[in-house]
Amino acid sequence: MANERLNFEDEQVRKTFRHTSAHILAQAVKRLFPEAKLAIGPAIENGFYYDFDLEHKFTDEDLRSLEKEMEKIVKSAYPIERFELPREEAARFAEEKGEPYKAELIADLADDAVIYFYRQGDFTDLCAGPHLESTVPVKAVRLTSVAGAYWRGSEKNKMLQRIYGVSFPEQSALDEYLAKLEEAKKRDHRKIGAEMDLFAVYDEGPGFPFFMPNGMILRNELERFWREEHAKRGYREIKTPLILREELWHTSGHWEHYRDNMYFTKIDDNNYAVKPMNCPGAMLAYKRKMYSYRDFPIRVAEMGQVHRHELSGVLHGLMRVRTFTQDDAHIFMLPEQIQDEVIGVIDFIDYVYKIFGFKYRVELSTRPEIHMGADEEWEHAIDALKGALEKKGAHYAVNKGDGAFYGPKIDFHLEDSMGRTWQCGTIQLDFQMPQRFDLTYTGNDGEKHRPAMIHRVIFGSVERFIGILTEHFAGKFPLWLAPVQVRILTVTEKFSGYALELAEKFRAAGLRAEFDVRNEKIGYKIREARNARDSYIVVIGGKEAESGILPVRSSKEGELGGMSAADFIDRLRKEIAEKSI
RNA sequence: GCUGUUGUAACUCAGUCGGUAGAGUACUACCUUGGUAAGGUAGAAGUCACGGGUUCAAAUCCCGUCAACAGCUCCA
Repeated sequence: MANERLNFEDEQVRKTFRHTSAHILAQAVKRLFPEAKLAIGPAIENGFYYDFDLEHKFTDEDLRSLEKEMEKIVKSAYPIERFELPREEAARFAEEKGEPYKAELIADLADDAVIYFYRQGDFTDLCAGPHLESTVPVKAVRLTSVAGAYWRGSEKNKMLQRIYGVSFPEQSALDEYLAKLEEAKKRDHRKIGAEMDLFAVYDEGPGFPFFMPNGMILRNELERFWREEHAKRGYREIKTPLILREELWHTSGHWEHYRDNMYFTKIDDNNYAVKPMNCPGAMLAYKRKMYSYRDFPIRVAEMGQVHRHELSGVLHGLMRVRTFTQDDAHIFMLPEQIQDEVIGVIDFIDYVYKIFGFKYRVELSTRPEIHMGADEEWEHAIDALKGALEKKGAHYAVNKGDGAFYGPKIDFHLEDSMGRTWQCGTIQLDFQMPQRFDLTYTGNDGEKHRPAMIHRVIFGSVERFIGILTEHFAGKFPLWLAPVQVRILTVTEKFSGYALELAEKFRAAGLRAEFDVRNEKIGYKIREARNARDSYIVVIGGKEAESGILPVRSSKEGELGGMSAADFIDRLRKEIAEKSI
């Protein structure tokens, strides 16, 4: 492969390339830090990493020196050779080299396993491969960060130092990658959230975000949309309490399985828990009366605020928080209704994601080793989910054994404009809750039966969804969501009256209009309005006051030329009604 | 929670060897009344995250706590 052109479009080629890059990194580390012990170094989605056990803490300067050393290795054009050793010799080899982690890996291999090593110049590493034929093609490398990582991913093991890197066959591809990272940084919802005054998190409440007026506009618009669409699809909305007696959580099983993530409190000497999920409340709500099979399906939605004790180290803006709002719904139905209901939810999710221009990926997770419910129930349920997906012609991946212990599920991972994916929507069948809460209905045989139930979310978490939208649109939200839809700027104070009059007109037409009549230069006001990402800017002065023709500037399309106030209002109302993106 | 890094005005940051704090932006007042990305002058604003310690003296050195950031593990 040394002299061939690499087809970097090919997933397998990329993986091999990155894996070889990891070996070159390990070689460089061994040269500069001979006492470092090697752990593992695979290719990952965007690059590669290698884990090292070393007393000395890698610094940024070390990373730069390592990059230089890697460059030398690449220039040395070492051929990469594979050889195999029988297990005992392999073990001895690792021993001699003083590599305890490699020795542990070898010890775990099957007795009859063929054990491969790869050699490049002065460096040899235990590795299943494959690798490039030489170090030559790895032309552009950037070591991006160093972080702690547990040996074999278990917090019981020693923490190693993991060096992350990216590599490409050409410098230009690396530059492109770095530019993309810069762009992602600019779009970071935490940065835009502060700039646009959407939300904030304070030391007084880590993981408990505050929503500011502009952020509330986003929330309220999303919720309004959500309510309208649920009403159209036959859902009825409920609201259940945030705090309920501890006994409820014993019944639901959360006490047993989820206690470490829950918050507790006491009222009049009785123990209460803050809800980490909405289902137990929904189960109580179901049990308020008797049901007939004729009542099904029953679709019950809830914008439910939950609290979960997440580890301090995982908190991240709106993406990972300790309180969030699930756009939850529970659907109670007959077993033979499962497939149609799931189709309904799939259609619903598809409709919502398309409104925002999201592409998405679907995954079906099936029965895990440890599970409740009879095998035939699982089979029926999985068939229903599969049947629904197939009827929709959806492409989906199967995660075998990755379902919850209480039922199989379909997950929706949406892809934002930066190509990153986020798990948002999920449809989960649940055999457990109806049984634990002894939910029943009366069948046409007059007997009591157990209803089937699914829970599902579309946004997943309203907070996270807002974070994703912010990065997806880089703060330039579709008009229906934009905090400021139009801002009127005056050239001089003489036109303040006219500006107010116009703003009132826009507001009367249902638009979110603001005005800026401050004693500042027009260039300054425009700059501020653009930085605030206001959707439309209208500048008024003598010409406009006289003609009534407004010069309109869009944050997305630039100058649109002049139009009358009436035409402008029509245009905006249409854009809002169509939820254009 | 773990590893590493960081914490100075509302924001972004400077502050050398330990000698009691500075810039730009924003804010307030005044001047300026201007036409598509920053007009001028002045003013106010900080318990240097918090709590201990060392020292004649701590933003600076040491210990602890809290929080943020990048990862790990986990997850909507």
